[in-house]
Amino acid sequence: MPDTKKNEKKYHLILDALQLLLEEKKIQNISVSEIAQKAGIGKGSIYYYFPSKDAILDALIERSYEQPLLTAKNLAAQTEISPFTRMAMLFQACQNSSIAFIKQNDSSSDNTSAQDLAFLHQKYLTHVVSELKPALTEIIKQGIENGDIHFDYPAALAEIVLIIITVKLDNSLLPTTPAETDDTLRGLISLLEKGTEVAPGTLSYLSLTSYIK
Amino acid sequence: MPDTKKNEKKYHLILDALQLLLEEKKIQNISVSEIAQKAGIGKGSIYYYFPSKDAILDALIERSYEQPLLTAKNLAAQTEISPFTRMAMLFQACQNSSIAFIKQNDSSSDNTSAQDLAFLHQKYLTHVVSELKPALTEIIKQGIENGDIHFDYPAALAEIVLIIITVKLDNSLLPTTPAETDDTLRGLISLLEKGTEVAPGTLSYLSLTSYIK
DNA sequence: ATATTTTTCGACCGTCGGTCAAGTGCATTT
DNA sequence: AAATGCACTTGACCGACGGTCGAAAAATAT
Repeated sequence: MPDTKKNEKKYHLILDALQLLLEEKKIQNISVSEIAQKAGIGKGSIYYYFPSKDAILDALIERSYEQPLLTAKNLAAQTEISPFTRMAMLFQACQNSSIAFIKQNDSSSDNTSAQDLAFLHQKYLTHVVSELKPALTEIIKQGIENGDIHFDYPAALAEIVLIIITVKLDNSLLPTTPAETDDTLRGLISLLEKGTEVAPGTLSYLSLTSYIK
Repeated sequence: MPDTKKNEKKYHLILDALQLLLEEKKIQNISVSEIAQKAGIGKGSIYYYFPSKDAILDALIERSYEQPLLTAKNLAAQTEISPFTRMAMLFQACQNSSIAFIKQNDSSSDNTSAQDLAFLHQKYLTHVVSELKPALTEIIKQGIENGDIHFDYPAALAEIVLIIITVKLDNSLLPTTPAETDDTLRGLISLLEKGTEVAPGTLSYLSLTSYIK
């Protein structure tokens, strides 16, 4: 049973190795032996730290999200800052870690059927939405109480925004041109502003999100 | 090279076999030999009709969508029917084929990491959104011209609705309780009604979609 | 009847994810 | 100092899988 002592070293070594390999190959084409080799350890050791190959990927994605998740939770508590500012900060925090991590894949790997990336992207979607939803819901609720936002379903609103943002920014789930992505985001902003009765322009920071190339 | 003559017989036989197996197992646990056995043909023959295992799944999903897609395209042209009615019909058409096909998996298979289903679900999402978007956009555009809908981004609106509906109904992408799903859909309806300035209740048929258990 | 093409097939191959018994070093006990 | 126990490491090994192949059978043409 791995302790949380020096074992973390090897544990993260494995994660690092996978992350590196992910930059140049698809998961399906990365073998466990390969990960072991890159990490400089024996294949058997991998299974001392992880129960399966999938679990390594799970852990890597989870690790990639630790930081923005903490930020999100902190933001939810900062009631003195305007809800809109906090939302903007939250999305900002996400871009600096995880999304960059996803992006690497699309560009590098030869563009065979995007199918191979499905594992990665589904995990990504599931994670970001389910983990970020509570924090965003809280922020929205506070906005409603303040009278800044007018809407009856804060949790639903949070989920809708997260789903659209996530799906659209992860361009391999629904490959579109940058122009189309931009149109959808602008549409989302317009829909939100009209639907929640906030002043036009209040949510425009959302479209900045699309600039991550 | 398979002709499109009598070959279709075997071709569809293979697809049928996979569809049947999909009802009781996850794709990852279905071997090509198993498909062949179920179809009553030799394993080698599979590769006479399909280049790879993935291609079989692709073809099956595509086949599952032929019917609703036709319906959608027809609906887009039926300008004499109200846009709202046509939208309701469109979503109705989808439920009778593809969604049922997806649903089967979630219930039956033992709930190991949803990872295994990723292939299926990503394909599903990509397909339904990208194929249905043009038709739905067209319907919305007509609604805007009629003055029934007030919104500046018809394509974005179509995409947003499709993404949310698809992701939320495919409960294995973001597993939630039925109550939560319902809340999100109600929130979506409220957001749409307020955001597009249609009378409350006009879009309530969308939440019926969640009743497919 | 013969030649030619299309279709069928299962034995076979290389690879992969995962297991395991054997081993290595290190701290603690005796 | 020797023995014991324990956390950790390892690569040979296993069963299973996706995919290939050449040969045979079926269908078609001549």
